[in-house]
This record gives sequence, C-alpha cells and structure tokens, in this order.
Amino acid sequence: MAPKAVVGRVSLYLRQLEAYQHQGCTTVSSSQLGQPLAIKNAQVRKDLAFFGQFGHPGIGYRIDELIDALRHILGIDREWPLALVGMGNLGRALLKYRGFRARGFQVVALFDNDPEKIGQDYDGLVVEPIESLRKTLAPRQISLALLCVPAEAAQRVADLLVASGIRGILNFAPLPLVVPAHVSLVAVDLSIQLENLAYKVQKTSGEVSCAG
Amino acid sequence: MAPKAVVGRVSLYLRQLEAYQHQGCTTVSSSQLGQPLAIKNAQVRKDLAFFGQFGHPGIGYRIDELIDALRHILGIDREWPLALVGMGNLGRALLKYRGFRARGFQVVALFDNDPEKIGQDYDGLVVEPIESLRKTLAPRQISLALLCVPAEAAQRVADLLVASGIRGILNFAPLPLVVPAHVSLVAVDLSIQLENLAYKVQKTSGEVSCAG
DNA sequence: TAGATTGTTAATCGATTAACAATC
DNA sequence: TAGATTGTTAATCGATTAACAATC
Repeated sequence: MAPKAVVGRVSLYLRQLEAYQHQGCTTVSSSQLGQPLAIKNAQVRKDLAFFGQFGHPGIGYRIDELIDALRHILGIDREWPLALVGMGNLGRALLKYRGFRARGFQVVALFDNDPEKIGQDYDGLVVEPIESLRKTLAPRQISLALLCVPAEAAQRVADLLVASGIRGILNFAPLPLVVPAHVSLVAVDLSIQLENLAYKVQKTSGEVSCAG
Repeated sequence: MAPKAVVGRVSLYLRQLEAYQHQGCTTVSSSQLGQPLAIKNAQVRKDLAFFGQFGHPGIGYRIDELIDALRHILGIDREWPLALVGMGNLGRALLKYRGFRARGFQVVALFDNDPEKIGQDYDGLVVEPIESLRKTLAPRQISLALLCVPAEAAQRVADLLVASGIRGILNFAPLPLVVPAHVSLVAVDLSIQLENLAYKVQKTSGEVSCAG
C-alpha cells in the first residue's frame, strides 16, 4: 500500500488535472502539475511512478488518461454508498455537503439513537435506530461510515459499526478510536487542526514582536 | 518552530493528560501517556523535550504541571475569538460545534455575502456582509477565521481576510489557497480524507479477496 | 541502595530532492 | 536531429526508534 502522504497528494493531482481538463488542456508535465500545488516536479513523478508508468517522455502526461488511471487507483471510479451515524449539527451539515457527491460518495442511510430523531426525514432519508445498523448495512453494500456522534459514544458506536460489517470509518469524534486491523480509519479532528493554527499564529506573532 | 507532526501529537497528549487528570491521576510516565494513543514512549519524551524539560527522572511527568505547560505552548491558555465566514451548511454546523468552545475558541462574528443571510441572527450573532471584515476584525482582536465559503469564492475571500489583517485561516474549501507568509493556513479537506479512506478500504478488500 | 524513568545521543528508517540516462 | 520530459538511481534530509548514562 502506498504511503499515506502519497495517496493524499494523488487526490490533489486529480483535482488539479480536472481543473486543467476543464481549461481544455490535453497534456501536462510534472512541473505544470506540481506548481499550483507547491509540489516539486520530481515528487510528482515519483508519486505517480509508485502506481505505474503513466507518462510519455518528451510529452508529459495525457490528462484524460491520467485522470482515469488515478480515479481507478483511488477507488473512486465507482459509487460509494455511505452510512451517516449521528444526526447532530455536524451530521446534518455533512448530509448536505456537496463535495462528497461530486466525488462519487453518497449518503444513503442515517442512524441515531435519539428517539426524537428516529423516524424523522432528512433530505428524503429516514433516520434509523443504531440497532438497525447490521440489518441495513450488508444488504445495501454500505462499507463506509461517517461517524459524527459525541465523543462519549464514539467508541461504542464504532464497535457496533465494526460488528455490522463496516469496512471504513471517517471519524469526526475528538478521540482516537480502536478498531480491528481489517477496518480502515481516518480521523478528522477539528479541534486539533484549530490548535495547530493557533500555535502557528502565536509563533509567528512572537517572532514579529521580537523583531520589531 | 516545532515540526507540524510534533504539534499535532502535543494536542493529543494534552487530551490524554486531561483524561488522566479527570481519573484522579497525578503523574504519568511517557509509556502511560503514549500507550492509549499508540505512540512509543521514546517519541513522547522526544516530542516534549522539544519544548523544554518537563519530566522528573524516576517519577515521570506531573499531570497538572504538564497540562499547564502544554496549554501555554499551544497558545490555548487564552481565549481565541474566531470569525466564521460563509453561513452555508458547514458554517452553521461549525457555529454550533461544541468542541471548539471547550478548547478556548469562540466564534464571535459571522460573515456572508448573501443578502438573504446578512442581518440574520444565528445563536445571538448577526451576519455581517463580507465588506465589513476589515471594520470588524481589528477592533475585536480577531486573528483567526474559519473559511467555509464555496470553492469558487474561497481565494477571493481569503484575500479579503488577509487584507483585513487576519493572522490564521482554517480552510474548509476543497482547494489549496495562496496566502502571504505572515498568514498561517491549515486545510481541512473532507473529500480528500474520504478518498483516502476509500483507497485504504479498496486496498484491503483486494488483499482479502486475493487471499480467500 | 535498588527500581523507575527521564533527556539525549546514536542508529535506523522513510520521505524528499537532485541528477541523468532513456525515450519520444 | 535537437529539445523536452519521463522514470529511476543516488544523495540528502528529516523523523522515528533504540539504547543508555544521569537522576530521583
């Protein structure tokens, strides 16, 4: 499996390629592809070479060709149905988020354990109780879940997702989850990102005030 | 400035320390601190040593002491007022997100350019037009912004934020922004995270089906 | 003193960058 | 052929891990 950093950059390349395609370009060099993303040309070539030979010496990369290849590599040359667990503010926002659908991800099932929310309709989907996870996931071939429940409930719900046959979890709860090796996990921790930002700003402020 | 990876882990240490504190512990060793986070004891010690000497040989780290030190290092031993720009689904969700306030971050000003939204009240805050950024940011000492506008508008709004004196931007738009060196930037790209997850799941599925 | 645990140095590992022969 | 650009090898850089003297 490719290093995590490489996969992240491949997603960026794909976006940039789509932008070039939109502009009517047909080929790009590694320099052209990397430049708007602040990635060196050698890095671009090395990252792509990890997955195969896509370039043409003297010419560069054919955009249509590379887009197809990268979509296949990332596994997004198909539709991915998603389960959304936890219908709080964040969950409801993610349900309406356009960015997912544009990349082939679509929320097709909603879950919560609040009796007030169960049975309610959001965007044409009815909220099911957490207990229905197993019953719903398998027949609908749902292998990915967005986990948006409060921190206290996150590990318990993650265990239920695992028991229900989930294959990957995008975790929004601010704590590290423990899942078995056959289940993939990606964490989106907004507080940590913001703390990172605060640290950077504080650091640069310090430098400025020392210099001035 | 500490490497980005170190700062991210320091945020995790802080959370774990707070959990131990909550349980009534008074000291932890680097092994105890790292274990629930799946971080090796040597890494914990090295990360902390980057910022100074906090440990006591033979004893470990005094929890209260280390929490205070880390909060100071991260710059969260103070309140950070935030501007929230873009009152779409994501923006409204972030406004209600509890995780920020618990760490000292508080949204104190809202901006949008939709005439329908300007003047509206969300959680006691009135949405201002984008043009009011400069007028509002400086006197209220707001140096951080959450940028939740659509991709097409993101760079333009980022430029306005920079011109209005912002010091740091947490970018939720799915494209890389260009900002001057004195402005810090952290990107939260949900589509890329989800593509990462899809890649991992696809990869492990492949291995399983080959083996079986 | 014996046991525990730190901070730090040295060794390992992995990721990035530079250079260049091979190719169109 | 000359110019451009690839894929890949070697060199550099940075981050992680192991080992251990110093300390409580």
